[in-house]
Amino acid sequence: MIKAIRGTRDILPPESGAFQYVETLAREVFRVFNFDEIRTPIFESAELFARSVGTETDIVSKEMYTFADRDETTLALRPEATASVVRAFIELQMSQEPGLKRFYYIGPMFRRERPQKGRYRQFYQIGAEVLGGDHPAIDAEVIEMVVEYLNRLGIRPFSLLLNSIGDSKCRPNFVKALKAAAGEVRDKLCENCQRRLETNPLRVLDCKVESCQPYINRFPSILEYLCADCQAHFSELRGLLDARGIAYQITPRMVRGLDYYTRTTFEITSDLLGAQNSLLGGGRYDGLSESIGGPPVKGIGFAIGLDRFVMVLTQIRPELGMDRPQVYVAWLGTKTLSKAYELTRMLRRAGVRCAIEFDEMKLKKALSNADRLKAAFVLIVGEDEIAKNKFGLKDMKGGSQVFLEERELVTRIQGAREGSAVPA
RNA sequence: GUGGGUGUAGCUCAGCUAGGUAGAGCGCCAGGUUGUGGCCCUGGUGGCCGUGGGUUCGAUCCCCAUCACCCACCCCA
Repeated sequence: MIKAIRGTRDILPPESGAFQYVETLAREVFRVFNFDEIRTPIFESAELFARSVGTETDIVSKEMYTFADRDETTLALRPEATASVVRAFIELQMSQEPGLKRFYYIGPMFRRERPQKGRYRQFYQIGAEVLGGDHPAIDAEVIEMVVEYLNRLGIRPFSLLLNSIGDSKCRPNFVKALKAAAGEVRDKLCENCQRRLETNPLRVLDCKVESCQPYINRFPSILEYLCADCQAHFSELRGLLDARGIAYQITPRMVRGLDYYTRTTFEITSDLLGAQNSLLGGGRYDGLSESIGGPPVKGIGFAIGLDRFVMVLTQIRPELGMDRPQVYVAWLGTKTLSKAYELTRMLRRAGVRCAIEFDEMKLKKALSNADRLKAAFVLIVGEDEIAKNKFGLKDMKGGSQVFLEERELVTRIQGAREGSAVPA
């Protein structure tokens, strides 16, 4: 039997409904912040990711789906989308257009990791990017937008973690100081940290091993090493967030896994997830454009893990994504089918979700089906009804039934929907 | 990539600890007469026991391998 490949899955109702809800709300919230959608290719030149995300990162060095095209160029399924958005900005000369560019995207990403709770090889992200400026107010606006989005969804509690990791001027000094401090207690650190010290020193700060904590706590903080410009940028950002009442935790030990980040980085976590507790992450990337051969273009963005979002959301709001038929059309005898279908078309044109089946069955069976489909109403179309032009409309919740003319059906059914509290 | 756990009907699981080719609940189908669901009753449907080897007269059960899923490490969204 052919099965879905490891780390991929089929998303079915009600989960697919929850995905739709989350996506629709993102479009709404992002729109009022003046963001437009961008759709970039699912695959790109592998080099794009190597040069932006970084060749030494896990994402590029061991998780990317890379393959040779027929002409031998090396392609890769995108492991993230920021690099593509920046590539498009450069390629299409968007810097010639006035003002900042604000984009959002929704779609699948691919990383070949070992699957786990909240972690898939094909997973979905909603992300947003602002290109063309580095004013701290941009950072504040992006963070405000994502917090607004979480609040609208009803996701809570969550923690907003905030940090600044400096830029190419000041970070090297910090890394040097960190390596020196860690080097002194090298043999006291866990095996992982000892390795990370060589490969990616900043990650040592992120270690969760208990025995490492006392040492890590005494390591220098990135915030003490920020240059004047980075410091000013960070404090202005914090002032703006404070002024807008957005709560955050400064976490100097938070590092991000992609090489392109500079200055502002942030992350939002939730306790409702397992070990993969990060709901979204983002930051500024002022040098990314140059690293892929473009002109200087400053930018900031974030990416939301949709799968995890939906996981949290369905815990908080279990009914999310349920969308059942409003009307189940039951017809009695083959002579009534054409009239029944005519009524179905009328209802559908009025926007009513309408179920009808084409095998003849007894009314008892039809009602039973309607019940299992959780239809709100059953419209009964028999020969008597057709003769009198009065159709039975049974309310499945209470069981009461009224007889209505064709023209009365739509308003009656839609009127009932107003009163119901079924979310999208 | 590393570790632990799990793979038996559509679903949730039992049986497997003294090896003899399988059970429950739910579901599904049909009835309990004529055009009214949810409850109840009756009957029925349903599984090469993840896959491939091995041991054995014989394996769902023991051994090996492999695959998949879950959780964790790692990493990240």
